Amino acid sequence: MGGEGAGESVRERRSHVVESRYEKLEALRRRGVEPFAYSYDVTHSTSAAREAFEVAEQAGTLSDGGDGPDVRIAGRLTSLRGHGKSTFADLADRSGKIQIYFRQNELGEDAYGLLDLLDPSDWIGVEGTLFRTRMGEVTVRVRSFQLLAKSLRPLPFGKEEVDPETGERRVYSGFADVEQRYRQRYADLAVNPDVREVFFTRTKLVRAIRRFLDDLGYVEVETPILQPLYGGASARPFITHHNALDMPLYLRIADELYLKRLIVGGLERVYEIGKDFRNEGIDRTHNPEFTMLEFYEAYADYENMMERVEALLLAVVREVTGGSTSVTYQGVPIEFAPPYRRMAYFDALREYGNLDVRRMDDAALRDAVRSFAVEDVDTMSRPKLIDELFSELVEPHLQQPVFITDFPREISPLAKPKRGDPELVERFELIVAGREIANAFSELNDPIDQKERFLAQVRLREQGDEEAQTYDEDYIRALEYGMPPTGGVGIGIDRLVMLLTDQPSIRDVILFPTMRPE
RNA sequence: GGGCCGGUAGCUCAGCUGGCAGAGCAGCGGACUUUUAAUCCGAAGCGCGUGGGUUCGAGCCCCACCCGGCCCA
Repeated sequence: MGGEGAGESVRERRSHVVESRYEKLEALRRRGVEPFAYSYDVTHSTSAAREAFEVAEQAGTLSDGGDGPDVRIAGRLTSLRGHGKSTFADLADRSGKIQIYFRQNELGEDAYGLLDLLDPSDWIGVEGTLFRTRMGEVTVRVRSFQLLAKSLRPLPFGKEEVDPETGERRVYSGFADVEQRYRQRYADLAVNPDVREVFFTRTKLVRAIRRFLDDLGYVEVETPILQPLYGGASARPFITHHNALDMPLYLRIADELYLKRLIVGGLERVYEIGKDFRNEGIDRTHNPEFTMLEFYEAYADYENMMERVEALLLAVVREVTGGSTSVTYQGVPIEFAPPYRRMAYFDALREYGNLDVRRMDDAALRDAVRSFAVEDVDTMSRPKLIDELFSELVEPHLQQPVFITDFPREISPLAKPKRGDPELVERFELIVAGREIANAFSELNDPIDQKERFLAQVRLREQGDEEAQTYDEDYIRALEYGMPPTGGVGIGIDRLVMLLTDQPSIRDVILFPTMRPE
């Protein structure tokens, strides 16, 4: 489905490296070899094959000649080392790689001659017998092989050497250009096993979350991504248009309001893992589309949800690390064994910022914010100023998991007032490694209060706050039917994956991060 | 949005105060039936991100722009 005429210009620009592969493709066809096969029966992965040999070796069931079992394996050629009438190659699949060995007198002249038309990056299937070479490497002696897909463009495989003295791994060349790695993730994944590992870990993490919540009787649901009103967070949306209805629709910035409608509907425990979209800048911790977990539980308050979050993270960290309760993030050891420290928002500002913000007037706050030169200081509301101070002065100090609790009411329009201090709300954020990982409330279930909070947001919007929330009449109607006391949590999955895979950029945990077109 | 850094062969990168554009790996031809960055011999391959400008001469200097990274907002 390429653009018209693209083929010709691409043809013009073919490098000699690519050109020679097209020539080999034609040569294969001339010899009656179909370069793009339909299927191949595989009996072993490369790692299972190696294991099968080692098992036979230890059981003493190798043949007199030292041969192990027969296998059929498939994968990508990563290296070809021809020696005239014999050839060694490496075949890589998802599980790793294994050496394969072709001999002319085993394959026959015709079949052996086809090796001249193979290249690194080609997909092949091989059938043969496992043995161990003089150099001690478990290898498949190939009896027959089939080309599964000709690669017309070489992958930039790195060369890797283990220093025999220090045991240090050195990588030669390879695929390092980060821009191209993000744009051509297929090549990145094909070439860099570490990258594959990150995404396998990501899947493992999400699976652990589902298992944890499922076991607690949570129901996984799907709520609208296209929404007539957007809400549940403070952010600017992506706007699109529905032609048949001739109306604007927004890509959701959060799942929150729909999930709480389901609590009104009596589902009691619900969660959703899905993409949210926020129309804001891109940096190390922000991608315009990102994955969010939200879960809501009837009859729970934010204290209960803190325990849930502690237990959830413990389970996830154990799963991902294979049993440990800690990880190292960018050189900093992080311990996830609960309980986590709890600190009130204003106490944290006092402790780390040495500021008693509740006693400061707006001008003093403004000056404090200005001292680290934030734009638009003059138009910021008081709560926004305080939140700037929090981000700047407090968050960077919080490396170990800590629950920051009891936020100002104004910046939390969906949270219940704190018992005993109505200026605050029952809300917490979990901060780890200086970053917000989770955000949670005792959910506001008083429709009258909620209506007032929405109206306050509308006033902020009228004053130019583009991130203020919108008035959602249907949501108020839902609350009027009655929502039980409910605890709710949102967890940014990408950031959690970053933490648990020690990746410095959110782009390293998103398969296809948002990029400008080339 | 601002600052800094980067974009040179398929990949990873050199390229001095402006003077014929390079290396390693990959690829191509040849030798080689236990190699593993295979080795040996040989011959190729670069519109230097794009567009202007300065200059006898620009990969290098100047301007604008495109794409990316890091830091700041």
